[in-house]
Amino acid sequence: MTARNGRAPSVKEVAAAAGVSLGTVSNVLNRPSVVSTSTRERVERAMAELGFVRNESARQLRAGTSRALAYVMLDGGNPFFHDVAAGIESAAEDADLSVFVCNSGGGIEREAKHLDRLLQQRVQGILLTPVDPGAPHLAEAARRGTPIVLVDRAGDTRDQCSVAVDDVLGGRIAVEHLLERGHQRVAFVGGPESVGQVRDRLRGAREVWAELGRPTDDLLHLPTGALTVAEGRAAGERLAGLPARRRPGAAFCANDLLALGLLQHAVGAGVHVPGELAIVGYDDIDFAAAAAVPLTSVRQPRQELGRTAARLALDEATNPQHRHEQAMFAPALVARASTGLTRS
Amino acid sequence: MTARNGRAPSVKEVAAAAGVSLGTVSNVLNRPSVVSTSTRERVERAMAELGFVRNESARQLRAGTSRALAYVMLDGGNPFFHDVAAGIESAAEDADLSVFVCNSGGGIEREAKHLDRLLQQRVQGILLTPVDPGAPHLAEAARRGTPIVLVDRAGDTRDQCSVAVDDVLGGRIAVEHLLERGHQRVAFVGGPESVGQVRDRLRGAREVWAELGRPTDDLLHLPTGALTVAEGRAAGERLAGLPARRRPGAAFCANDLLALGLLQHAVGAGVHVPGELAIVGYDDIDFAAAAAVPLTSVRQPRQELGRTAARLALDEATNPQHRHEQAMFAPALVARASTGLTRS
DNA sequence: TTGTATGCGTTATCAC
DNA sequence: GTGATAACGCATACAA
Repeated sequence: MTARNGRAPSVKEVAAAAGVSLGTVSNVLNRPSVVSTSTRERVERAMAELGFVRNESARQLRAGTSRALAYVMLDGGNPFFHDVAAGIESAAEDADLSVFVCNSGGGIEREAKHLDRLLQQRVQGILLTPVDPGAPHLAEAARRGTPIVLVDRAGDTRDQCSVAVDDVLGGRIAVEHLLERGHQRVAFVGGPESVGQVRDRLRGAREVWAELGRPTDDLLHLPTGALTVAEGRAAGERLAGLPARRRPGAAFCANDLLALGLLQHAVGAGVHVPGELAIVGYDDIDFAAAAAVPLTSVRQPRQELGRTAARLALDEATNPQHRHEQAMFAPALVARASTGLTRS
Repeated sequence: MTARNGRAPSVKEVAAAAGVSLGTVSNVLNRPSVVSTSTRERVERAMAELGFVRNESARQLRAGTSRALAYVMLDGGNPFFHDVAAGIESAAEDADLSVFVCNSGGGIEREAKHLDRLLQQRVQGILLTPVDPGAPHLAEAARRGTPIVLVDRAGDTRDQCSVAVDDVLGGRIAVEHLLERGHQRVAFVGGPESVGQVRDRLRGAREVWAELGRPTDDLLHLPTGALTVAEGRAAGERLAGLPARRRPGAAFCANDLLALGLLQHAVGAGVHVPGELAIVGYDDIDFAAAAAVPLTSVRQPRQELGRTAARLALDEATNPQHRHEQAMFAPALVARASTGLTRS
């Protein structure tokens, strides 16, 4: 029976159809208990017949704030960020909020554009994994009053919330694991160093190496141009090209995508994993466990990261006594076949 | 200098600060050419100083429609859908629209909830890969006036837009490829059959099989409970358990996740791929090409699917002469090592 | 219990 | 070139 006159029916039309006033319809919507059963039923019937749908923009304009959160992820091609997003969504669902998921793809201008749009939407909070935590448009956006929470990156300053995982520690445990398994020469595969996560993981690796008095040259850095499978494959190529004497028997990759690429190259080239090359990835995305040779990886609490970020943003948005908080999680090593957990 | 009095400044406050009327500020925003340079600069300075940000809800209320599109995907854990989403986003970006990305996770009630929310948001159009194309809430939502486009599933009826890929054809070319490579016995791995995509791919496989007069029993159906890596692994287990005489030398999986799981099991069990077991996947997600044994897969034009869906929704939303359209793409086989493209 | 009036921030129409 | 004003749909304070 929906009257498709071109525009959706409003409370006013529902009121007319039900023979009540606009205010009563609004009451049915927002405080049903205050309306008598008979009129309420009449109104509800009218809403059903007209196909009434609340107009969220009007509610929002009236309320002054939206009922949405936003997440700007760094790389839509990396499942890690989708898992973080899932965590955010679960927290948002509990609070009955929508989530805008955006993807900067590592582009600073796309990030800025998304931020701008989200500010205009008056989202309750913006969670983002920044391209560059120091970029001016972040500080600028923060001054606009919308809570901004850094995800997977600790803020440089104490004047904003952030949730991160200790990447230096992650680098340490990855290398410690390889050392425990008796490896003498290790390659760190990852780049560019402009990415904070890469820098920190490398730093952790070097710290352990130095602390144990290993020769500096035995921790080789194989830089990559990006954190992708293709770059991992290319790194494998370069690794294979090294003279056997200098070639590391183990690789620690800055993320699982690189590790998967490296693994693919190894298998294709007939290099036995972990026998001739042990591999440790980072993030523990589902595809790491699903690889032909299941990947040892440094697990980050992906969903928890998202959930916590959402909670912090929400607190900042609604709690006047909010104190900025820098949450830091600890990564954990998940040992699998790629470093010799099982024979294969 | 941003005055953080708690609420964001409005055009009215900008007008006051610049010493002009509200209408002039609006003109600066929407038709700068009609404003004199000097006043425009004065207004712009005021906006910058106050940190003015347009309120999208107010614009939207005024305009009657939002500047957003939505995509409700079926399985957030499957990269295929994220690639579709990326296609949608690229089309949306061209039209200067935002995209809400939601995930039903295969749950009919979550899908319904998302639809409801999106209707309230007055999005320009809803693209979705339905849990069940025949579910009543879809028809219900369609009657609300918001364009709904089915993605990766052809509509049962002609009264709505849809974009899909010919899954029956996809099933055919997968099996034809295996037959060309000399396989006599093939397993179809996939389920549940309540999923239309699975049904159609299986049907295509059976069609070719019958047309070529192959013994029905030689096309074995290994049903799975879901389209996941874990289920693929489990199917591998069952496959390995078959007596050698009946065991197929090739498997066609209903999607790449299953294929990846199957591959993992094979490699772990020392089954040579493709020597002892050839594998064909479906979707050609990036991880298929990145597998240890690169997977042969049936490619769907994922991004194109998304882009087309977005275009159709937008046309339906804005063009009064809109005609519903059922776009159907053709899948293509991408042959790789898992069916013996290269020695390994 | 129900009805009336006001304002949220923006845009567009009309005088000036 | 600029300013006043109405309207979008809803929620609420207040009047009846």
